[in-house]
Amino acid sequence: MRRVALYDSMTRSVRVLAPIQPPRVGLFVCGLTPYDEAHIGHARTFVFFDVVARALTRWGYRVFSVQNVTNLDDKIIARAGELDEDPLLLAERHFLAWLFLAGRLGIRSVNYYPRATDYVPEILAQIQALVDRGYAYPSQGSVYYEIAKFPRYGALSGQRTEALRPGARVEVDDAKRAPGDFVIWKAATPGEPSWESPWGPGRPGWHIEDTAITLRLFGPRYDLHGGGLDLIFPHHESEIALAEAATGESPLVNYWMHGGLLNLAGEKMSKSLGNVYSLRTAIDEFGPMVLRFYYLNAHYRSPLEFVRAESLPEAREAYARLVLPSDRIAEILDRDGAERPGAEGPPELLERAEDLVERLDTTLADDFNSREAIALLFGWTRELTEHLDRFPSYSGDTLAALQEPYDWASETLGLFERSSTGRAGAWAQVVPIAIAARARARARGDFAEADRIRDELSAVGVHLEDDAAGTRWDFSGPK
RNA sequence: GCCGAGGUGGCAGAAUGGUUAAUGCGACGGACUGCAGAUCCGUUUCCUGGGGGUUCGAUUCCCUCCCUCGGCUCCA
Repeated sequence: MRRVALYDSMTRSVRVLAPIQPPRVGLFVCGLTPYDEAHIGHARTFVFFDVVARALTRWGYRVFSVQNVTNLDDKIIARAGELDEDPLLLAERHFLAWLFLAGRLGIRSVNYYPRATDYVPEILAQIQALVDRGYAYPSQGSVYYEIAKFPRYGALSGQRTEALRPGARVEVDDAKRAPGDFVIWKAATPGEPSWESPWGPGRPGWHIEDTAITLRLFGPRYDLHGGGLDLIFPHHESEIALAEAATGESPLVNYWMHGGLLNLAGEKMSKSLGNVYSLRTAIDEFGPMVLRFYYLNAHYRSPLEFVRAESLPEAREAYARLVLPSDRIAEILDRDGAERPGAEGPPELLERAEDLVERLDTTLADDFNSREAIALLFGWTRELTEHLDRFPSYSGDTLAALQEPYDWASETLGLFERSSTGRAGAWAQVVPIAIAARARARARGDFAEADRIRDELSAVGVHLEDDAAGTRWDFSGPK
């Protein structure tokens, strides 16, 4: 297992990862509340934690990654009411839409997506434990957690409970003993989904679902808990209070990891302002790898300024440049196979490829500095650029060796994934014939015919480019 | 108001107690080309929010102020 340093929000310092049961690592990430379409901010967090899981796996850890789905809350119920739809079905619909987008983004490290409502028995058991131990009290059909009973409340966020502004966004509620107390079991309202409980029919509060799930799956203590920076208070603070009070064990998690948010330059991205940028739109327009590149091109803890008209086009240009040598290599290997004979590349170049992979691992293992790793990859792209015109003479072994840093990026960062509609498939039969016909037309000076062939291919999504070595092509879709 | 995260070149965004502060985008010039596109080469030596302090030396550490973003019971 490689030595991994990561920033822990609780101690506000970089610490070396020491799993409770090496090589196992339990990773829990707060997932979506799927009441609407996902936006580009959401995906930043989940792409990052996908990299965490991928990298740890590469380095010899055995990661169990869980991402909960809050499939019932006030917003979901409100939205379902507007649409006259069942709340749980609405949540499931949006969750599946997210899952599909996540798949396109190459997020595939999550082992389990538990739905909150599948854990009602665990939630009720935990509430009972909290009531028995005196940390929670029933009131008017609901059950509340009393933060005054948990002195460490505020340790993660630095919030002092007395400083909270009562009445700012919290309705003053006479059911609570103190304004900071939060609901863990919410009394049923007619027409909403509800479950029976010792305190009357109701549904789970937000914070308790996560601890009920992790207590079940990981036990009272586990390794990593992640989420967006905006979840620290009250959500994660409350998780600690709920779990540690219920089990008597501490700490609930050994490392708290929080991802920086994506800001819409100058404006706050929020649904109420109507300025969200749909994730689906972004992926459709720029492709999932460009999005992934964009997110990983900044350190995960930094805020990221999303400039509406510039960020994604810029990422597209940069990514296209980054992958160029890799694409050229893949093109040759796709055509000739890995056994292809040819010259061995310069030994010092092959050696640098190997060294670079080690440097990439070291860099990423230092608090997941994907930005620095990408800078190193750009260096490799620059270096290979000098050799581009010699690629066709290199052996399959040499080309595979030169490809290794990019393979590393594919494995850990999830970049460099090629679509299945690339050069393989039926086009591989047809296009070379058309290119040859066009070459003959150009040779005899019939440029009208040459352009016609190019245009026709372009119309069906096959794009040609002429360079010194001849004509290259790819399939990137119509228009 | 309180808590937290940040302020680096035209833009995005790394890093570091010490020679020219990454990387990318953009821009400009050139090469190549039937055209288009792509690519290649070169240039973009004056960039670390303001003010103090510590130090031989700070962008980096400390204090303070200003600004931005997030949270303060819906938020990735």
